[in-house]
Amino acid sequence: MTFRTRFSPAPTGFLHVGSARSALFCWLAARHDDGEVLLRVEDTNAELYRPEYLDNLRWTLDWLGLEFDGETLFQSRRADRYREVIQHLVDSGRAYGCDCTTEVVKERTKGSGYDGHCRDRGLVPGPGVAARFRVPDDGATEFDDIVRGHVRFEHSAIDDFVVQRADGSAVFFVPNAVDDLDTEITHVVRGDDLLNTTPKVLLIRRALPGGDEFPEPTYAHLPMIVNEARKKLSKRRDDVAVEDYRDRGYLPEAMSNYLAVLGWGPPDGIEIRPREEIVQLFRLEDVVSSSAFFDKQKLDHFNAQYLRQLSPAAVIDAAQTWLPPELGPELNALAPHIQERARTLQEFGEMAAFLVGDEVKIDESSWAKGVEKLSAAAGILDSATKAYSEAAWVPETLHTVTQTIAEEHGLGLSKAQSPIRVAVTGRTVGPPLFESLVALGRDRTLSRIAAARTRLG
RNA sequence: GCCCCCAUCGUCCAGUGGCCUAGGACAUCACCCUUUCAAGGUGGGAACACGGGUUCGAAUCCCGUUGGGGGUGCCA
Repeated sequence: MTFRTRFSPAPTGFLHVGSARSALFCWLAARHDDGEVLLRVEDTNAELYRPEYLDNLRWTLDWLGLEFDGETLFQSRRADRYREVIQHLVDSGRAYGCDCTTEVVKERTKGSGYDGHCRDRGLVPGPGVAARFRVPDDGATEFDDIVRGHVRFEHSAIDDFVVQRADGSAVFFVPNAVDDLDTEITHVVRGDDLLNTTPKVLLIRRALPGGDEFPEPTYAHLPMIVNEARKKLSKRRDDVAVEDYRDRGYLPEAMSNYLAVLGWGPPDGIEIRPREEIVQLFRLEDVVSSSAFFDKQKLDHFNAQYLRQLSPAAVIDAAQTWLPPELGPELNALAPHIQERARTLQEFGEMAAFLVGDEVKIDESSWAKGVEKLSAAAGILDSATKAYSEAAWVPETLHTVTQTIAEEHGLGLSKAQSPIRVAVTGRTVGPPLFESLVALGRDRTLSRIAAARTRLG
C-alpha cells in the first residue's frame, strides 16, 4: 500500500495560511514517502460553488509550488454517490428523518445540542426533511493520530448529527468519509480544528457498505496557527490570505519555507533551506502538538534571506509589479545594494522609488532630522554643488570629494552626508549614497540639491 | 454546560529519565565594522505554568490544579 493523502479545502475565495500550511504538510509527507497527494475540492455547499473561488485556489497553490497528483475531485459532482450512501444509511437504520429546525432545537434544549427528538418519529428524509445519523448510545469511537496519539470519543458525548440537509445536499462528513474510502486515502493530514469531526466521519465510514474493505486512514492533526492573542487566525483582524503576502512582496519560497517550520523543525536546527532538503527531512511523526504563533517578523527574516540569495537581475524581475513603470536601467547597478536592505519586494520597490522623476518627494521628518538640525547644511549643499559639478561620476571619487567637504566643515562623513542624502533621495536612510548618486546621474543629483538649497533659504 | 486538544526563553523549534549550570533561530540589548540604513562579526539578558507522585535521579513518566485553544451548525 502506497502513501496517499489529500488536501481538501473548501473554496472560500482565498487560501487561508492555515490551509496553506496543511496543504504544504500533506505535500511534504507525500513527497517524502514517495506517495501521492490528491486535491479534493469540498464544495458541497451551494455557496461554495463558484468558478472564481476555484481559480483563486488554483493559482495560490500553484504560487506556493504545490502540485497535486491525478485529477482534482469535486464533491459537487458526486452528489449521486453521496445520496446513494445516505439512502443506505437510512435503509439500514443508521440514519433517520428529522424536521427540526436549528432554532427549534436550540429553543428546546437550551443550546445544549440535539436531543434525538425525531429518532422514532419515522420521518422519511426528503424535501424539507433532513437526515440525521443515529449515534450509538453506548461505546466510543477511537483512533490513532500521528501527532495526538490515541484519541477516544464517548458516543454519549456526540449528538445525532445531520448528514443530509433538507434540500437534499450532503453535509461534509459524508463526502469526507466516502471520498477517503473511494480514493483509498491512507493518511489524512489536516488542521486540529477538525479533530472533533473525526469520530463522526469514522462512524459513517464504518456504517458504509464496503467500509471495511480498505484500511482506515491514519490521521495526523496539525496544530493550529494562531495570532498574538493565541486565537486562530481570523479574517477580520489578521492577514490570513496567502495572496496578501504575495501582494506585499513575499517570495513563495520564503513563505513556504517559513510555513514548514511552523509546527515542525528539522533535526539539525537549520531552518532556512531548500525545499528538496525539507522533503527529505520531513516526518509527520516530528510535527509538534502545540499551536504556533504566526510571526511576521520571522517571516520577514526568511524573506530577506531568500531575497539576498537571488541574483540582482532576478530580483528586479521578481519586483516588477512593485517598481515604478518609468524606471529604467539606472536601477541595475544599485539593485545589489537595495536587495541587501529590503525584506520584501515591496520594500525593494520603495527603496528604488527615488530614482524616478526629476524631483524627489522629501520625507518631512527626514528633512528635520537630516537637514534643518544641521547648521552646516547650507554650506555642505553649496560645496557639494560645486564639487559634484566637476567630479568624475563614479562612487570612489564622490566618496573622496564628499570626505573633503566634510572635513572643510569640521564634520565626520557620517554627519556631512546626511543633508545631501535627504536632498537627493528624500530620506535619511537608504542604499549607499555615492552609488545612489551615480545611479541617479549628475544632472538630477545637482537639480535636487539645488531644490533643497532653495528650500533651506 | 458538555466533549476534545495543548502547556520549554517574548516567539518558533531542540530536548523522548542521567550528556541540561536546558541548545539553536527570530526578536531584543551592547559592542565591533561602517558614508545613513542594512548586512556581517562578537557578546548579553531571557524559559521547563503550579502541586503531588514514580525513580537513586525528571523538562522528560503518571495524577491533579491552573491557564490557553478548538469543537459542540441543515459551515467545512
